[in-house]
Amino acid sequence: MQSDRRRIAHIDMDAFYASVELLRYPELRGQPVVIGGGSATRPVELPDGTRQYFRMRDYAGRGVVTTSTYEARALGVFSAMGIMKAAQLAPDAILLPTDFEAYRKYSRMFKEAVAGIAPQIEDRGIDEIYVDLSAWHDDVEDVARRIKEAVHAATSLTCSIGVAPNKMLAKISSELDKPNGLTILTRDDIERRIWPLAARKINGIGPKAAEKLAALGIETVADLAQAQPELLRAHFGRSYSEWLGRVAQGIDERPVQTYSEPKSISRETTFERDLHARADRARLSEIFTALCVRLADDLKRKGYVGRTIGIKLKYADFRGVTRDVTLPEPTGDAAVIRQAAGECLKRVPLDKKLRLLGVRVGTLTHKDELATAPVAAQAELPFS
DNA sequence: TCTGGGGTCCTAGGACCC
DNA sequence: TCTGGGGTCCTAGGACCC
Repeated sequence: MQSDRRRIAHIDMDAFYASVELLRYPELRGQPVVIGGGSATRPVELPDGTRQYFRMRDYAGRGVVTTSTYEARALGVFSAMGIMKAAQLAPDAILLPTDFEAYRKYSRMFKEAVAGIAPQIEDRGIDEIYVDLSAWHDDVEDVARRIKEAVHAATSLTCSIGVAPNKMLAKISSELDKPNGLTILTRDDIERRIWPLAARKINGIGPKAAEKLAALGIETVADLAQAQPELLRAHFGRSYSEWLGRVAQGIDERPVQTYSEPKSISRETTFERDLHARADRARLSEIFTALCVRLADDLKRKGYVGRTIGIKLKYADFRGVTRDVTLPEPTGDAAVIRQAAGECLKRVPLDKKLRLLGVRVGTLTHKDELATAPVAAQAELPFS
């Protein structure tokens, strides 16, 4: 496939979690609604059949906004913002608990609806996918409209689609006309539609890189496209600077990957209040063990075992450290994970209060591919 | 009482091996 | 007797994404 002839769609569900909640609570449509609370923020069904909703101003805790409706965004409330901070901007907005089970269900429904039309799908998380439409002879706008209709028929939800010659441009395009948008972008549109955008809009340029670019006077994609390669090279290293140069020109050859094996599986939790390794030893130990048990459950359910056991912790000052250890044999056993993770924990300073603890298993293999232990192993031992 | 939880990829140094 | 040179594995940290 000649690379410029590719037709890649990026499909992004509109305000996904919030939109799923609005299906359940249709009377909230048109209001600022924020998703991200714990179970304490669940609406209360009153005897008269109405519901009493939790207001942002009544929230106390360490949660963050996972999604908000467009009405809430208009008040300045965005994903990843602390709920306490968001409550100052929108004290009367309604806060709902996150219900991942429901979102996963709708995620499956939307992906199946797309797969019914175009099966070359790359999963990019719960609410977005890439689809390779290169083989389609039909008009791509037509195909994209059919996909939108199929998604809506299956879920009652809207999505936004960008179609472009590669994934990076498709991803940006799907945002250009949100919500319920459809943008078809060709090479000839790059200068007019992509170059004026902030460099930060490119997937892979995050807050740190954007800040460094701004310090060099590079704000937009056009600035980046016209930057001297030597300047970028001097500030970002060879690999990343060359990538910056390519994406600014709209070049991205990554294929749509219809399958990938997981590399690691983890569980972590932020405590309701900061805990101290000594003063709160029993509580910490309890939480630590529970994380290992949940992780072992995840591994079992997904059919994996892993050799690298790691921990992650965050101190009250938000600095984080990780430690890991690689075992001779893979495991999926909670007690083995707990033991190895406990050894990792001993290698970390525990003089300050902690706010988060996590456990991870990496270097995964499929459980059923596990080689059986050699029967004669004992006979091979020297001096036995 | 700012700042979740689940991931991926990259870099870089040291160990170890041939 | 101015110190090769690859290759892989392990570990730690960090940027980034949804």
